[in-house]
Amino acid sequence: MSFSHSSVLYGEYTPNVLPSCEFFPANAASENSHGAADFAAFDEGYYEQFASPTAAHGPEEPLAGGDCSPTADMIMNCGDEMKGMGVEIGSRIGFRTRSEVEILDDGFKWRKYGKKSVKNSPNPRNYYKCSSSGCGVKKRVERDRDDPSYVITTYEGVHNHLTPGFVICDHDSHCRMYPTLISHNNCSLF
DNA sequence: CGGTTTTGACCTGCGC
DNA sequence: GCGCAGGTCAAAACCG
Repeated sequence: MSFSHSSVLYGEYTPNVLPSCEFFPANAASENSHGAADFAAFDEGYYEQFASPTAAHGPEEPLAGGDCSPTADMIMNCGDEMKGMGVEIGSRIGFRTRSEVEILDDGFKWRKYGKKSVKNSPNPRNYYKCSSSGCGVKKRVERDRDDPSYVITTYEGVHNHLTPGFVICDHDSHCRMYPTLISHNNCSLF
């Protein structure tokens, strides 16, 4: 399996009681039971990979200080591992997150630059750019048209600066993000 | 005062 | 060429 440069990696992330995120790459035949296909149409024809909400998560209570999103950090800090999974750096990545709030704290600082109503959706789509100078990473945030309790966040680009979180991946490509300030190359395997 | 948000206008790509 | 939809810009307002 492989991803084209513009492919979209989809996952589903549900806030854990602990300040960490988990991502579970599934196989190509992974059944999408979360309605993710609705927003996977961004890049129809490309392979889609879904994470699972899985029972490994604890109670689904949002964190008091905001949730976290593993996506950008995964790409930035786990580049080699993601490549090993067939994901090219620079891919567009979408996450479907169960949350009451639309602004999830993924560790980066974002500046909103646009808002658009989307056809066939009652919910507007918000556009954000990374506030860090020289970093062109963008993200789009919108509520799932089918289930407004979910927020769909799509990241585009790779941060070129430090991230407050990092990811550790095991041999089964099971990645976990830790909210610790760490540099670009500090992704470890075990 | 500087950074962020809001929001209407503008640009671009695509289908007809 | 035209209309539509999605994405971006930029000025004004807002806020700490």
